[in-house]
Amino acid sequence: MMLTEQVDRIKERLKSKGYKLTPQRETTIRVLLEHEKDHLSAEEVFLLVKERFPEIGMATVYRVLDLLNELQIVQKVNFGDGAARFDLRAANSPHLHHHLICTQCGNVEEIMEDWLVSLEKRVEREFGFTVTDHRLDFQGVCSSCQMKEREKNKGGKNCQAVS
Amino acid sequence: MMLTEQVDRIKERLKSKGYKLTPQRETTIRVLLEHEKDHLSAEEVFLLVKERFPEIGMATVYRVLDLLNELQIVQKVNFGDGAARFDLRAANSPHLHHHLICTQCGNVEEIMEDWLVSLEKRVEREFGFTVTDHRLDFQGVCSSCQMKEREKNKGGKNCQAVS
DNA sequence: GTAATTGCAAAAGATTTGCAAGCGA
DNA sequence: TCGCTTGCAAATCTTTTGCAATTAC
Repeated sequence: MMLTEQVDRIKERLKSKGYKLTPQRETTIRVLLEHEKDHLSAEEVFLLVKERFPEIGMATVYRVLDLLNELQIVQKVNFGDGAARFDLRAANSPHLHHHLICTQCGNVEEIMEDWLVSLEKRVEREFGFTVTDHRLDFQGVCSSCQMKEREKNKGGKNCQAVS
Repeated sequence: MMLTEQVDRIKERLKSKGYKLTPQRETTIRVLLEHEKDHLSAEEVFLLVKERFPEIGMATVYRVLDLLNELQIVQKVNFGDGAARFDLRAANSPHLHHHLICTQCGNVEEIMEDWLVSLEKRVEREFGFTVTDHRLDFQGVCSSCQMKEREKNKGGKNCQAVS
């Protein structure tokens, strides 16, 4: 889908709920769409928006992000560093992506498929709990960090870990 | 398992890593064990510990919780309200419990089984990502809130939602 | 005895709020 | 025009840090 198309769709959503289309809101939405893969923090969004709209204030960015979160356009997530991050929800899927969080390099990879359909049914069946959303994150070591590790240990030393 | 037994086990773990057994640490551990189901925030832990050990300071509680988190005795989680919460890890299972978070009443129920074994294998296989831990939360409406909802709507009105 | 640990107070971040001015519909 | 929005600064809330005094081993 084209960027403009996505922007328009979100603008439509705002309008339909009676919210005004201000340049601050539009710029923030564009920044989020252009950094879809990045899990930006509020401050990062602020800095990026400020590049194009220098008068904007931090508080406005927080308010826009809050609004988009309420409208389910973004999802606020917390990976454990001090700050909340914002994940754009896919236009078609109502669910948050799954994440692979590398504890060595801090990189976050996304799994866009929904792997939880059958588990949601199980929750419904066993707990009588109606699922509206879910969150699945894996922590561990990504393939490129594993490669670096192997690289570092090469040389046939075949060493054992000692405490 | 008895409480004292669990406390001893954790004390052993501290000692083996060269940490000292202070009354502040012991009291904090006891409080966490006695509120295993509660997902306490740092402040809540602080207040509970303060009841038995009034001289303790907030900073100490944060430091103890950090330490227990590092030793994998508790797991720091963030459900999206402003503050981090602490979940005791089961003595046998290395993984964090799954959670059913009710968006109506805010209650958090735990699933103690590990439902993710096969998905972890898939992550390993498809992404070359070695999983060390995971997190699975479902948001939705719990059975008792659904019941309250039904109760409220009874009387055969059979109404439709209007915006 | 000595290094780890603590309590306090201050600092640091992240986020929210009050309010007068500005702007979109 | 009118009420929603904004920018700023101050306030709030959570968490961290520096440091001298204390304590477990």
